[in-house]
Amino acid sequence: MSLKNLRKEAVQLVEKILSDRDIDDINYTLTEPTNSEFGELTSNIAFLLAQRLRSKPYLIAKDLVESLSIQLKKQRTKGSLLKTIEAHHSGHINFRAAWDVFPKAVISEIVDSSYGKFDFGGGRRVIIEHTSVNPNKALHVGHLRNMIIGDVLYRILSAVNYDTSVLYYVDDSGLQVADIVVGFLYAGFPIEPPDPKTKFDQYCGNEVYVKINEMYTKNLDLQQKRRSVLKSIEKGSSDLSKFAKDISLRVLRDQLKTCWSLKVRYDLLNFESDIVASKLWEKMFEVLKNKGITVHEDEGKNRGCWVIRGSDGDDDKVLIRSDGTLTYIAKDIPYAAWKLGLFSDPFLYYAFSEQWDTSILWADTLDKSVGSTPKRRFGGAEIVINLMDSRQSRLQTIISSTLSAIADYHQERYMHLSYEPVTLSSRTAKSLGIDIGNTSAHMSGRKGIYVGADQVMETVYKKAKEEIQSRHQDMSDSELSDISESLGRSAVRYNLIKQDLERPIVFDLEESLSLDGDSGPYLQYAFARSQRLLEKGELIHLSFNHTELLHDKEVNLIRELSKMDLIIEQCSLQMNPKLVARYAHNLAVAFNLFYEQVPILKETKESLVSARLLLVKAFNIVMRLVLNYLGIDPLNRM
RNA sequence: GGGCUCAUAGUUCAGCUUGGAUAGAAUGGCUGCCUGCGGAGCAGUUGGUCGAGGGUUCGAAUCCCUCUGGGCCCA
Repeated sequence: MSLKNLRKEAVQLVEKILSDRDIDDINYTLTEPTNSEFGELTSNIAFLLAQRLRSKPYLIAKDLVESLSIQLKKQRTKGSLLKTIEAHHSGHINFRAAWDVFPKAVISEIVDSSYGKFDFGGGRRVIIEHTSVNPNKALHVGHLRNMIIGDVLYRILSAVNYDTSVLYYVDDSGLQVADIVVGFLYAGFPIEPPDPKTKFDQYCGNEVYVKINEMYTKNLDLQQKRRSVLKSIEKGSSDLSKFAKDISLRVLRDQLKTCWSLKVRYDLLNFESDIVASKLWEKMFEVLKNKGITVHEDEGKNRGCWVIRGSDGDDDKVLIRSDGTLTYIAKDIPYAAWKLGLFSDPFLYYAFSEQWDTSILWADTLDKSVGSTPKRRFGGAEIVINLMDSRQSRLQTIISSTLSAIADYHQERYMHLSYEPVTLSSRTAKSLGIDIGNTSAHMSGRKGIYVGADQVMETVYKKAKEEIQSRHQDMSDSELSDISESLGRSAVRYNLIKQDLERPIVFDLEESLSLDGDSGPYLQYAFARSQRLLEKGELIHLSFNHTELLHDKEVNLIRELSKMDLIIEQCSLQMNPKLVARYAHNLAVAFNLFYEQVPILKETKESLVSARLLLVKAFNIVMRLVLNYLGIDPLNRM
């Protein structure tokens, strides 16, 4: 908060000086300088005015700084955080904090029990949909990226006062489920995995799904079966569709185990079969027809189809094929409308399961004997975030623009938060028996080209366990496995969240699971160090002065701590969870530098020990909050 | 063919939205630091025509255009 307050003071001064000079139309910045030797904040005002006034930036800066400094002197009170304003010969105008009061302002605010409560959301309802894996296979690394981005976003938005619901969409009526049903019913795969220890989702995905797809190429009869199975699943209410539903639920429960092992949670499962059966599409179709958004094609290649006309150069998009079947988009549009609350909610809900955090995971249903109308509302959010990879962009744009054409709402309410998929490094691909040269390989569940999520977790747990064992011989087995799980989870989560959404992640089974350097465990290590200090040192509130915290590394740490809420604000405004991960890393670096170079418990001057311990305490509080946003456990020992 | 997107150190990536001070990390290589509050750390060193060319500007990794090369979507 304190950097924000400092900035507020600086903005006030600048606004005053600019209005004195009748300048009200420049879009200046007031940001962190590239190097802390230039102070806490810097502005580009002089550069912007240089063009207008046809003068050198430095001269303008000098002139402005003179006025700013006079004004600062006039306004400055005892609690002011701003100390001096300087004109740098480069033309930058630099603002320095009052380091006699700034540390106290930063630290006491953090140590206060009410710290960490932000309100950037104003209680608005937001839906986040992520994960959404077909219920016929186990999750792979690609799904993990989607899931972790979604979960971190959920944690941040909830923390800044959005009323957040997390959705998992279950495509239980598609071709992929049909494939494994064909496998079980017509290709002789036993329903129970041959090895009873094999997870059912892995069995379905690794064995049945991959092999049945190989069999199709040789066996036309099976292909025939595939079409008929798909039809009866889509139609519903047959023994076969019931069988398919049972299978997909069983896979889903195993998939959720993987999600929960990464401490990801959901509020609601939405089943595609229910959306189809709810007749939402029929309602939507009427609206689209009446508004003239969809038209029946009488000629051309789409003859006999209902289509949405493409805009400028785009091709028409088919909604209903000439044989009467619905395309994907025709199923997605009514679902999107449900999320936005454009129709009244046709669904009932029931408690599907309890989750690791003791919250209830709900599921939709149309069956009155199972579901009821709960107190909380699920559809109809003010903001809908669909976390899907970039291959869905086109589809999502069409959905969004179609909906904005039928309903009076701002298109920004329905967001596609897009990210690039995860690919496999050539080395990792090779270890799976796929040689692709020096490029990276796209994953494919159908072709069996992927690294399973459970396998990734298993690999990293083992690695962490070996590390811990080499350090602590005395550790109990249960503690050992708890901590290695925690470290493994942290390594995977951090690795998948720290990168920009617009860049593909090239996953390497060895390198991606590093426990050193810019990694999750590095953050936990810094936290654990602070934790041990606080356990050993007694925080006696002797008379001490925050102004004693003048060491370079102390100043650096305090500065880093003061940025917290600006980062969270930016992160929630931009829906950019990476920023929190970057901040966590910077914070841990600042603490480790302080820890290595400044004596804390070994300091002989008692007042200084207390002052430093309080700084450690402040770090501990902020780091705990940040780790929690990232879904990383704050460990006392590792 | 049309659209979207990416290109920065040997490798993996920040920085680009809002142009500004010596382009930052991590990892790899080499070298130091545990009788010290936890060495999963810290310090040092090595390593960059910011894909190429042009434009705008006092100033471009950042904005605009063209090209090259990857990836994705649509047909």
